[in-house]
Amino acid sequence: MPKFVNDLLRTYVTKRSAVKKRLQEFKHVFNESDERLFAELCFCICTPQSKAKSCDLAINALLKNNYLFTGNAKQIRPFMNAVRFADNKTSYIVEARNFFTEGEELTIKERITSFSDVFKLREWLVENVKGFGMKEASHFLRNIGMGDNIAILDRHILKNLYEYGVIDEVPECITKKLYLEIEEKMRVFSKTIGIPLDELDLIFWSEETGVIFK
DNA sequence: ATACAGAGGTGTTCC
DNA sequence: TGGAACACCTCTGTA
Repeated sequence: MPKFVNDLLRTYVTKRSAVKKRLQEFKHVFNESDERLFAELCFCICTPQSKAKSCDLAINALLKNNYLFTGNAKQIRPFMNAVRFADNKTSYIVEARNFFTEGEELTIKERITSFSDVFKLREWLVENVKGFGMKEASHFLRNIGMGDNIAILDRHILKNLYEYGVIDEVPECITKKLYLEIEEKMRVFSKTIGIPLDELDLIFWSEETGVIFK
């Protein structure tokens, strides 16, 4: 069923302040510790085809017992039961920890800030973090407050873009090239209707899931 | 109770 | 070499 921009703008009026508040919280994450950033990275490794809430619970449990930073795959795995593809994602978490550890220290912020723009940074994340494609790399960047000018093209967002006529169809599979094309279309759409890209994502997502989460 | 759709996709392989 | 096809794999909510 097609949707109308007027309804979207009406929704925006009611949700705008909550959305802006949530985005501000994401901005603050970047000023926190490397451990906090790593926890967010692991959350994003977990989310594909899984429930965001289940992933959040799993990561919080792993933070509480410190296994996220010190546990091996065998120790981490039991906390991932509610996460889909748990064996794979457990491996990805351990690999990511190794990748971002220099000596005994996690160094994420330092390596992230060395990039001139967010698009190059995203490319680098896609190439170096197993479990990160374009969507999850974007998700991570948004969740640490760097998502101003990028789109998180998951099934909900694509469905909405289709329903608002921004794209002609919801693609079966999405290549990097197609991702960038659709992202640009969403960017133009957001500018046209006057809802910032990052706010539009949260509006769409909350429309589909009923909540503003992460 | 049993069935079934849906969960913020990505890695690997093969051509 | 860019891109299809397939593998990964299980919990949860709803009818």
